[in-house]
Amino acid sequence: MPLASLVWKLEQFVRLSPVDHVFLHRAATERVRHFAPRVDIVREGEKPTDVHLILSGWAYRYKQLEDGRRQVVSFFLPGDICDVNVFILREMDHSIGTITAVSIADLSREFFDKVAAEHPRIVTAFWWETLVNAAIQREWIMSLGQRTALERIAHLLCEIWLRLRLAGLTRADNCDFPLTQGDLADATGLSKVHVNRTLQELRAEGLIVLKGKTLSVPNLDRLMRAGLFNPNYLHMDHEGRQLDAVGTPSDVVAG
Amino acid sequence: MPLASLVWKLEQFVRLSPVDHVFLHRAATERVRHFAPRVDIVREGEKPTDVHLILSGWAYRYKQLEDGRRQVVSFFLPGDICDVNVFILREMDHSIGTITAVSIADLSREFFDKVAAEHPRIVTAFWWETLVNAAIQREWIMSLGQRTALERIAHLLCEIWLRLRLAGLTRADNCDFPLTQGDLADATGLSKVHVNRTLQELRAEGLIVLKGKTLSVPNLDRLMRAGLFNPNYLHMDHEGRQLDAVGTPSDVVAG
DNA sequence: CGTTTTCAATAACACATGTTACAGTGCGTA
DNA sequence: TACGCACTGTAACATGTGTTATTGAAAACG
Repeated sequence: MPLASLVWKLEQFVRLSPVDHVFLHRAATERVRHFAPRVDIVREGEKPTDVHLILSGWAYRYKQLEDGRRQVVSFFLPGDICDVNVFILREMDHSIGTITAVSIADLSREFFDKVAAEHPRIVTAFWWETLVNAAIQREWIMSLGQRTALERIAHLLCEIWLRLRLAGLTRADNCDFPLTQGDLADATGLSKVHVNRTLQELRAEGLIVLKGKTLSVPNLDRLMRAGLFNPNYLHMDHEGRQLDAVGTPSDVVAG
Repeated sequence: MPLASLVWKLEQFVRLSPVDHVFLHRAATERVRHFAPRVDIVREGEKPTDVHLILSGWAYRYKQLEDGRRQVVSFFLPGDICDVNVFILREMDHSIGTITAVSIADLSREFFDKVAAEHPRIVTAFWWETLVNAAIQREWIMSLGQRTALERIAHLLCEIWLRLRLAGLTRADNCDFPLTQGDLADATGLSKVHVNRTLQELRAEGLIVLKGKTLSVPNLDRLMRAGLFNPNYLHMDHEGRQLDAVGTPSDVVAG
C-alpha cells in the first residue's frame, strides 16, 4: 500500500482517527501520476497548482544558476510532501526532479481547505512535517557551512537512513540507495571527484558499504559520530516516545 | 509603532481587515519582552512554549557543533516571526540570539488557535511568511554550496537589503547594519579573515560602502549581479502587485 | 578619562577541495 | 553479444579559502 509511508510517518507524531485515515487514503489515490527516472516534475518559474505527495520513488528539489552550477536543496523520499500550501505562491523558485521512477499524488487547494476545516489532527501532523522539513534545511546549512567533506557525506547518509527507517524502508542494515556520486556532489556542494575520494575514505574506515544501488551501514552509531550527527533535528519523538526506544529497523515505528 | 513592520510586510501579500489589524495589534502589545544585545533568547534543547515576533532589533538563529564551530542559519529582522507553531515540537534544535537590543512579543498557542478559527487572512499571511522563510533557507543552501565567497556576501547583502526594505527600514541608499565581520563569517561559512578580504573587494569595486554600523548600496542592481541574486525566492509580489508598487526606493526589483 | 575589550585590517603560509584528464566498469538496449 | 553511455575510480596539479599572528582603531567600561 503506497500510502503506508506517509501515514506511518505522520502517526509517529499524531494519532490519526479512522476518519482521517480514510480521508488521506482517498486523497492519495484520487489523482496519481507516474514519472520516469531523471525527469522534472516541476520547473522553476511555473505556477504551483498542487502539492505533491511522494507515494513511491526518490526525487529531489534543486536550484540552478545561469552558468549551470546546480545545488540539490532537499531529497524527497516516499511519504514526503513537497510543500504544504505552496500554491499560495505565484511561481516556483526551484525545480523538482525525479531520481528513480516516481509515483505522486496531487493534493489540491480544496484538499487543504477541507483538512483545515475538518481534520485538526492532520493539520497538526502537516505542521509537524513542515517544521521538520525546515529543521532539515537548517541542518543542511550547518553541514555546508561548517562540516568537512567527510562529515558532510556521513551526515547526509545518516539523515537519509533515519528518514527511510521512519518511512519503513530500511532492511536489517541496508537500504536502496539510487543516488549517484554526482547527486551527492550536487547535494553536498563538493566536486564529484572529492565525493569519490571521501566515499573511499568512509569505506576504508568500515563506516559504509556502498555498491550498486544499495547502501549498508554496519554501525549507525559510528557513522553518526563521523558525521557529528545529532538526530534531535528530525524531531522523531513526541510525548515521551524516543527514537532510541524503537530499536531495530523493522519495528521502528511500531510505537 | 513597532508593529508596523509586520503588518506592512504581511499586507504586501494579503489585504488584512480592520478586525485583523486590531487583533494583531493586541497580540503584539500584550506580552512584550526586551533583550540586551548579544544574549540568547532561546537555547537549543529547551521546550518551545511561544512563538516570537520581532518588534524591533536584529537577531539570529544559530546552531553549534560540540567543538565550537558555529553556523548562523537565519537572520531575524523587525516584523519577522521566529517559527509559526514551533510549540508543537518537543524541543528546540537550535538557538536564537540577539545582535542588537531586541523587543519581542510572545505569541501563544491560544493566539494561533484563535487565528486559525477566526482570521483566515492572517492564516494565509502566516503561510506566506512560512513559505518565504523556507525559500530563504533554500537560497542559503544554494549560496553555501555553490557561490564563491564574493557572490555569497553580495547575495546576503542583497537579501538583507530587500527584506529591510519590505519592512520599511531602509533610507534612500543606506540602512543600519549591525552585523560584525564575525557574524557574516558565521552566516556565510567563511573565515573572518576571508570575509574581510571579500568586503575589501566589494568596496574596491564600488559595490558597497560599509562603515560604522551602516551599509550603503549605491547601485543595488550591480550588487545583485555580483551576487547572482534573483529576487524571485522572496515572493515579494502577489496577484500582479509588484514590490515597486509599494513604497520607498522605487527602482529596485527589476524583474 | 584612561584602560580594556572588541572589531577591522593585513601579511605569510598551509591545506582542503577543485579541476582536468583518462581509464575501467557496469548496465541498458538493440 | 556487442555497442554505447553513464557512472566510478585515480592521478597530477591548481587554487580558493583557512589559519595564525600582529597591529591599529573604535567602542565599551569602570
